[in-house]
Amino acid sequence: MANKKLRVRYAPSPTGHLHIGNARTALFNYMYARHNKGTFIIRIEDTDQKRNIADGERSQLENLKWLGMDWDEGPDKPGKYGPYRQSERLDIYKPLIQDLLDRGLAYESYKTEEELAQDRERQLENGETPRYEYEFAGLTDEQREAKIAAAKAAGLTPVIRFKVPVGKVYAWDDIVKGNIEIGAEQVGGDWVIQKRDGMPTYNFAVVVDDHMMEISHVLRGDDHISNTPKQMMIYDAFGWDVPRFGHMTLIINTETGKKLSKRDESILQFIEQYHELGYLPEALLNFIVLLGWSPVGEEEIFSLSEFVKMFDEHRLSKSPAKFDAKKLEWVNNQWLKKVSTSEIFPSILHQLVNGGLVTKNELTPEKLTWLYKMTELYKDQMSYTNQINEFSKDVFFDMPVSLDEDSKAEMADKEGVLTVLEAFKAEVLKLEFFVAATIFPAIKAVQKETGIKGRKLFMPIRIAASHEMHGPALPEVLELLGKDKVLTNIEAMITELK
RNA sequence: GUCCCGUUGGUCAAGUGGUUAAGACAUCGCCCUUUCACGGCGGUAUCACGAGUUCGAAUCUCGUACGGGACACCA
Repeated sequence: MANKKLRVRYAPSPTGHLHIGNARTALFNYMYARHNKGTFIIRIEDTDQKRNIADGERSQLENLKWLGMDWDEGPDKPGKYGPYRQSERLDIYKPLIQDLLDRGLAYESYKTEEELAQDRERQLENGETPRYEYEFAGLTDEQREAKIAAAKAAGLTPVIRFKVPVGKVYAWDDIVKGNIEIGAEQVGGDWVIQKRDGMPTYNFAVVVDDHMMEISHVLRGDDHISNTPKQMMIYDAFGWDVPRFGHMTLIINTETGKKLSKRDESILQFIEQYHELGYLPEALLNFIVLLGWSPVGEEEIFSLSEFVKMFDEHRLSKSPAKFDAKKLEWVNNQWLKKVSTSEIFPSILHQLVNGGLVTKNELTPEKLTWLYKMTELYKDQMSYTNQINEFSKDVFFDMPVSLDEDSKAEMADKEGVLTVLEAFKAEVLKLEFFVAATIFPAIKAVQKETGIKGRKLFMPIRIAASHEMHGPALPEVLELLGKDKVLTNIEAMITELK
């Protein structure tokens, strides 16, 4: 049932490039919105000035677009709920925080980070749960005022903490996990809503923004479950309606068993890295969606628009999934086979140039045609376009001078090999056009002439011409190698064997 | 340590009280084939454990174990 008012957002912080986990969150929100003809919003959560990196926002948005997503409102697409960067919304947060202060629901806190760290250390030593201990506990009003005055005199700027209600239980019906209940005492004490630098904290700003932007559903990683009660406190404090929450499982690193973290390097973490290796956006997204969500039938290869059509938030998995790079390769291979050569050709060229197999200067129309044909030979077996380099290098670009042991063994029958090569050479010399369609009959003519067939026929020609035992279909390989090179190599081999 | 969530083959997973427990990746075998791949066919392999509820439990309840997440002036 379509909900016309469904508004969801993806709210990245510009602290780096687009991570697989974040891309997944974005994707699910996108599908949720589009499936329900709702609105998809991008909001930049940049309240941590220390962690923001230059270009982070641009990179995030570019990668989202590359994956095929678009949005209705965002920093680059102002709507009536803007601005869409938290750093530009300070005027909105300030009065609300003041209001909380005025109503006694929040207070200024002077406890320093050093003191907090000490508290924490002591609590952990005693086997207690780390938490903020109320700094004015047991103090009379006068004593409290004196303590505050002393802190101010010492030049301390306070943070503002929200007073956690005592004894309340926060419960919600989670879209993916069902009923969840967390007690107020579980959040670790009065928590900071405004940092010393005047910036609101995430747990405060996210509530204000989600409310002001009329976000109806919040789909996010389940690492946010324990933030949810804090956020509900703020909704309560202002008397705002709480959106529907859905907490999706995290992606786990197969190596470490932990959630994918930007820091661990055992696996490629960023969308850009896959882009660079020559994964198709369709494939990457296809794979990511299948991690934690499943379609109804048995089919697994789908486009974004097909996913949008089928999306059903009830099919979101409750348990974490490991990232299986092998399956990703398979999915990408499926897509490489599915799309046309011309669609992947730019990527192939990019890889060949980067891999040093061709230079931009040599890309004449003739060379491009040749490379295009070569691409077609390898298209169906590549997992990602970067593999064009390893697949094609030895045969077409950097032919080994001498044969490896297996090839030599294959050529052990000198007499037979010579018979084939000399017959083939004669056939080739007769050819007016040296293309696969004429080469294959030439090989067949050799077979007829010499009575040698099968492996004994094809291998000598392949090895003599390409110095390799393996490769795509022989006639095509020979065509691309070109008549001159094929003849030169065959003659050289004949000489060598004699 | 405390709280929250989870647990179907090596991996992703379908499944909502009665199924021979789908399918996919990986793996192994066979076929196709001049080779490598691609493709086709087939095999191995799964309900964490223990109690209950029930005529019947992968499915419901409780406990245990294990895994993950959170516990910041990060988001």
